[in-house]
Formats: sequence, structure tokens, C-alpha cells
Amino acid sequence: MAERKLPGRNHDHAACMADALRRAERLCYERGAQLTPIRRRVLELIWTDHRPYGAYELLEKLQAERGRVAPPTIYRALDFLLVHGLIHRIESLNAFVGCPRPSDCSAGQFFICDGCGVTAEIADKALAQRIDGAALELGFTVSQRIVEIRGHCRRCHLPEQDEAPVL
Amino acid sequence: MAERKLPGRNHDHAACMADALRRAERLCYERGAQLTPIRRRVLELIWTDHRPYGAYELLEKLQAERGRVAPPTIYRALDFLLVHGLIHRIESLNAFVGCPRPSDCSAGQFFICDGCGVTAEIADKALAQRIDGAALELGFTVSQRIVEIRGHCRRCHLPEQDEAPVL
DNA sequence: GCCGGAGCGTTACAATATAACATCCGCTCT
DNA sequence: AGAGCGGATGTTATATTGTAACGCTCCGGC
Ligand SMILES: [Zn+2]
Ligand SMILES: [Zn+2]
Ligand SMILES: [Zn+2]
Ligand SMILES: [Zn+2]
Repeated sequence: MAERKLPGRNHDHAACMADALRRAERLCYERGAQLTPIRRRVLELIWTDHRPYGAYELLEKLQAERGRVAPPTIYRALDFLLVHGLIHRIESLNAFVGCPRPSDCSAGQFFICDGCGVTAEIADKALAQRIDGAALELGFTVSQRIVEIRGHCRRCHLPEQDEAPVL
Repeated sequence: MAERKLPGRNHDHAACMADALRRAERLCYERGAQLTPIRRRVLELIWTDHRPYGAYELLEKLQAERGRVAPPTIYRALDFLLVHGLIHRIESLNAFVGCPRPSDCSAGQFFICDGCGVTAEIADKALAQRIDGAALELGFTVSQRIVEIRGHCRRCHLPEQDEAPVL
């Protein structure tokens, strides 16, 4: 079932982000991976809130702090964070979101609000299994399950006006 | 359950494609939509086989037949075909694949072979419902379900060498 | 005839992503 | 110490994907 929720009114995001950074440091330490200043800072920027950030959005923020930074710098940091499961790529947005559970995130599913951008990751094992079952029937070997559910969170659930998404 | 299969050894693709074109013509006729020569040709190109085609790949083919064609031409045709459900966009590939069931494809799920590119669309209602159930728990209103399963079809199911995907 | 909308041509550009090569720095081996 | 190596980053240029904006044509209704 749903194992995580959309961050609500009383969400302590400062703590949420601090936790995420601590988990990242720990995980990198355990793996002997280097969470360098740039990589760490990109991860922090992504954890600014719970919405996906585009590479060039992150690039601008990094440039604001450090002067000229070229695209490869960002993409390399993102690659590192992706490889270690610290972030996920949202394919339908070309954007990246922090993973709240880097150690066990092989079966994540994303709910993305097209109003405010807030994105929740859940890990519904039964859903993943149902997908694997369908794959089996097809004789298909699964290597990656991309599940991105677009819609509106409770706060943004209005009579569907056209919107300029905050994304 | 799985309602469609990966096209097998005895798949008569000429007939498969002819059917798809007939369905498209019929559906456009019923809706008073114009399946113009360009739109029809783009649809045919997409149905060349069962793998997703990128916009610029289609553009090149169209240019080969008609001389200079600019990107907006392709994207406009793709928009039309998408709006009418005749094709789907594969977000994780920035590419487009024909819909085998244009009249009833709100809940499609895609299995995409990273070896040969072959893509199968199934319509597992229970899977869609499970997603909607999780959404309900989150207080989330679903508008689009993106389910793209990457992996290997039976024919391409080898001991996982690195590959230059045909995609 | 005139208008209005759909379709398409054309130009320019925006947004996203990568290739290729250079530099730096810390480490190990000798 | 000096050579050599690998990982991280800097730098430049370019590839790939997608849109904005404007104008022309055709066709059907009035
Ligand atoms: Zn938070
Ligand atoms: Zn929202
Ligand atoms: Zn076929
Ligand atoms: Zn295959």
C-alpha cells in the first residue's frame, strides 16, 4: 500500500531535508562513494521541496552561487545521485526528485501534482508484482518499472482550470 | 490481464498495419476529424513496426519523400494523432508508438524491449484500479497514468550485455 | 464576395542532454 | 621524490528534442 504521503500542512521540511542529507551521507560512506561538495549541494537543491527540478533549473541555482557552471557539471552530479538511488528521474517531466528511501527504492511509483508540483513516491509491492505478472505472461524480462501518475493533490484539486504548472 | 502480446514469429504485420490504418480512418470519420495525407503518412510511418519512433526520425523519413519539412509539421501531426488516441507517447524514450486500440486506450501500459525496441501495450484494468486505489489513499485525483516497463522481450533475453538499443 | 477556421509552410529559437578533451588532485608503486 | 593512475571537475562545442510566432491557402457558410 501507500507507504508515504503527500507532505501535509504540518510537514517539518527542515527536518525532512536534514534526514535526507544524513541518509545520503551514510549511504555514500557505506559504499565508499564520494558525496563531494557539488554532489551534496545538488542534492540539497533538489530537496528544497518535494517537487521535481529540471537540470537547467538546478544549473541556474548553482551558477548563482558559484559563477560559471556548465551543463556537464550538473548532469554528472545527477548521474551520480541517480546511480546511488538518492534521486529519481521523472521521465514525463525531464526532472529529478529526491528519493525518501534510497536503500530500498527499486519499486517506486510517483504521484505528481500538475498544480503545485508536489510529488509523492510510494512503494506498492503488490502493484509491482502485478506488473511483473503481466510481464511474465508476455515473456518479458523487467529491468525497470516507470510508474508516473499525473493529476492533482488534495490542495490543488479544483474544478480543473487550465494552469501554468509551477513545475 | 494482458490483452495484447508481443508480436511473434508468425505476426502478419502487413495486415496489422492495414487494420490500424482502417481503424484510424474510421475513427476520424466518426469524429469528423481530418486524417490528412501528412497525418496519415506519419501514422503509417509509426506503424512501420512495433517500436517507438522519435519525432526527428519521422521527420527524416518524411523529408526523404517530400523535400524540406520542418519540425512543426511533424509535431502538429503527432499532436493530432495523440489527441485522437491513435498513437501514444513513450515518455522514457521521447518517442511515439501506434495504439492498437484507439477507441479504448485510457489505461494503457507499455512493455518496451531495450534490445529490439518492440513495444507492447496492454490494458490491465486491475492494475489501473490498484493505482487509483493508492491515489485515493493519498487524496490524489488522477488525470493520467504513465506506466512504462523497460526490459527485454523473449527474443532479446540474453545475459544482459551492454547494448546499443535499436531505438 | 467576404469571413473564419483548419491545415500547413517557414523562420527562428528554447529546452534538454552529451561528446570530447583538458586539468587537477590525491593515491600508490617504485 | 618522481612516475603513473583513476576519479572528479572544468571547458568548449554540439546534438537532440520541442515551440513560438507569423503568414498563406483553401474551403465552406453567409
Ligand atoms: Zn519534506
Ligand atoms: Zn498540488
Ligand atoms: Zn504488427
Ligand atoms: Zn526485443
